[in-house]
Order: sequence, then C-alpha cells, then structure tokens
Amino acid sequence: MTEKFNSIERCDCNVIHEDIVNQVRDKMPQEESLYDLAELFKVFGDSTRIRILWALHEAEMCVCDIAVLLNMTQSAISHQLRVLKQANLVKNRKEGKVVCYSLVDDHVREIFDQGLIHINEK
Amino acid sequence: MTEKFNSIERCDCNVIHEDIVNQVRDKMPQEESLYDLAELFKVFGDSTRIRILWALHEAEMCVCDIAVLLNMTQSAISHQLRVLKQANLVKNRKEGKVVCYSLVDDHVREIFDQGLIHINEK
DNA sequence: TAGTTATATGAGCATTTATTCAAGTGTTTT
DNA sequence: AAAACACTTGAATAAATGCTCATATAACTA
Repeated sequence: MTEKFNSIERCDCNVIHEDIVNQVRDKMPQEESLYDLAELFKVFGDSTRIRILWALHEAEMCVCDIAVLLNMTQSAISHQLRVLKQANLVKNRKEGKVVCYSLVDDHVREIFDQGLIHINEK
Repeated sequence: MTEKFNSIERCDCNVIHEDIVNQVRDKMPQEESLYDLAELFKVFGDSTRIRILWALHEAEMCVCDIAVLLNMTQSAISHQLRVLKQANLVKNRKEGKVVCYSLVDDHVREIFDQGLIHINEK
C-alpha cells in the first residue's frame, strides 16, 4: 500500500521497451491480489506445514498424533496449525480434550500436485 | 536427513490411534520430496518474486525493465531473478549488454491459478 | 583506451520466522 | 477437589531472508 516513488534510475532499455513495460503494467493484477497469493504460498513454503497438510490429506488427526508422526513437540505443531487455520487451509473439531484437525477442502491436494509436476520435470 | 529421536512424549491418543498414525506414516512421501516441495513454494512465497513471475508470464523482459515496472532497484531484482533461476522457474538469454529473462515453462501459470482458486473461495 | 551501460555479486543490516520453554486454559478422570 | 491430560499461547532465541550499498564484470561506445 505504501507506494514508493524513489529514484529508480531509468536506462535506455526503458525508453526502447516503453510500450512493452506499459502493456505488462496494464495487465498486472492489483498489488493486493499478488500479495495475498504470495502469503498463501508462504504457508506452503515450510516443510513442517507441508508435512502436516499431507498428513491431514490422508486422515483427520489430533495434535498429539501429528506431533508423534512428525517427531516434533506438540507446541511446535500447535503453532503451525494456527498458521494453517488462519490461511483457511485446515479446520478443527473438539472432541473432549482432543482437538481434531482436517483439511478445509481439496484445493490443497491440487496445489501439491501442480508443485510436484514442476519438481519432477527438471 | 538428520533424523531426530528425541523425547517427544507419547499420549493416550497415540496408543488409541496407533493404526491411523501408522497408516498415514506409510503413505507419507519420503522426507526429501516434501522438503523439495516446500522449497518450491517458498520461492512463490514472496510478493516481489510473484510479481516478477507474473510480469514474465506476460512478456520476456530485461532486468532494468522489471526494475522500473516494479519500482525497485536493479540489484534487488537481480538477486531475486537468481533465486528464480535456481528454482528452475526462469531462464535468461543475453543480448549484448542486456539480459532477457523469461519463464521456463507454463507450470508457473498453473500454480498461480490453483492459488487464486483458493484465495477467491473464502 | 577510457568511459558508459546493464547486470551480477558479496557483505551488512533489519526484519521475519520456526522452534523451544514456561505458563495458562479447558476437559476428563480419580 | 485435585490431578492428569490435550492443547494453546506468549516471550525468547537462533536462523533465514530480502533489500541496500559498494564493488565487480562484461559489453558497448566515443
């Protein structure tokens, strides 16, 4: 939101390619959309969270089960589940003392798959 | 690779849900795949890089043009292009002094789209 | 050859982030 | 009621990260 109008030096290219740059500028989505998109991918950009998401894609699980599965502390898992929930990727359900987490929808799987396609094609 | 065998306390859940946890464990991809996947998404998880990728999806561009388009220094753009190249998302082509960058393939667009589907559905 | 242009790179700095630790909440069990 | 249990939360810390600044490189130009 804090648009900057600093002293980015222009070069000859900018003049030569002015039309191209302007065309691209017009086609770019609004700053906010791209920021949100980056925020979403940032959530996927951590191996702990990726592993949690993958696990939840297989089955609904409680915090302590995920902790044992990934061999990490409950606290660490709980912190990351919070991030995942804020990103609207997981939801939870209370069953007595236990809190069960699951995926909100199946987008996660599709995003995974796209990523894997890229990785497996190098 | 450095597998940890620390003192993650087991709870009653782990015993009750032992079968589920083991099933999920068996289905989980190898640690390395998920790590690579996280690394890929980490690259997408920055708004500068997302904006560069989006721009390159519209047109092949040189470093200084991208810098002007995004109103950032050439140095900052160059650093990020390096990250994108290491992730095998962009390639470059030298034309005299000028270095032109473009997308390696169209996976980027597909990964974008999956992300946008999720964002637009809250 | 000297100077300019376009880009790359390394060090430094400020910010973000993932985990740990300690303490707190709410539920169940004894 | 007290203790145990599953989980959450906030502060602290170490590591990672993005940008800036100065400098280096490589190609073009005068």
